[in-house]
Amino acid sequence: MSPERENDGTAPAGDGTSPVDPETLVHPAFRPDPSLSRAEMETLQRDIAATAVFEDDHGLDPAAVAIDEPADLADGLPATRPDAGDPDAPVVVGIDQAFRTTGDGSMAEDGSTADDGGPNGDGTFDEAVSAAVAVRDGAVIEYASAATPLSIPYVPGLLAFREGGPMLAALDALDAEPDLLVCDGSGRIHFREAGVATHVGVLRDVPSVGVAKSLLCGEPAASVDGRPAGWRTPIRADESVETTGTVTDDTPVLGYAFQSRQYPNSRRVNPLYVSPGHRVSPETTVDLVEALCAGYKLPEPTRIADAYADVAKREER
DNA sequence: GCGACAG
DNA sequence: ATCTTGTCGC
Repeated sequence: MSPERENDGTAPAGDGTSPVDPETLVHPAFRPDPSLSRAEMETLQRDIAATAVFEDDHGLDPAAVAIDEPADLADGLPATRPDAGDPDAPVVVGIDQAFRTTGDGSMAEDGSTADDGGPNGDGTFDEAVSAAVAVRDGAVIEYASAATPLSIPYVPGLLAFREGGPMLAALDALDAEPDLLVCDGSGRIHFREAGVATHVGVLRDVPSVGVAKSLLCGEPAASVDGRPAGWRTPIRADESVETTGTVTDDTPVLGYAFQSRQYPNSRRVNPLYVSPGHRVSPETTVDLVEALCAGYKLPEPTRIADAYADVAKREER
């Protein structure tokens, strides 16, 4: 049983608008429109941060979403097992993106290939292939993906405007109802406390957490070097976080550096930087991510979505 | 002016 | 993120 493609990826666009179904958004006005000006994007993020809930407002118990056995990604993606495990367990959806350049490469000439979204000038264009994997009680119950043309370049702090649309498109293609969204990237650990995990979580009013492999901003309370698995330390806002006036003792905890995996006597593994997206507290965010990890650096939903995105980007048409 | 900066 | 095999280190 191979992953099903719920979406043919044919993109409408042409006006810089993401092919997202407004019906699925609780806050349509917060849609990550790539055509907005930078100032408008930042204003939108401040509004989203003001709407976001960085406290526990869900019925999730880390133990209920815990995954013990890591998926075997050696020979292909894990098969969907809709009838495996507890049918009443929470549905955790991992989302990740892969990128590719598509197009017939005709009308060549200048050969300029900028990674700035829109036509590359040589007949090709870049697009994001977003993959969503729904996991329940450790078993994959559904895969869904969507291909979306990229219209703007990656700008630190504005990631949601480049990849938020693709992510939402993949969620639209998913039949399962997420009880928790695990996004690639930051949530509250963001200059305006509205990273992509927060953006997507607020848009659909679903509990969400952000899992990043590197730190966008903020300061770890302790050095993160060479820590044992399970170790964690708070990430507090620094001066780059505009919602913070002066950095003091009561500076808010934006998230945590979490050592999900570590080798006994080998090369060092960098920690994960996790933060609340929406409706989850910083502390519970770490507990949930820890429960979702099954021996590898990345939590299983993210790890599987990562593998699926890689497969989908070369199959999707 | 330089540094720093999720994917 | 992406181009990519073996290889260095513990």
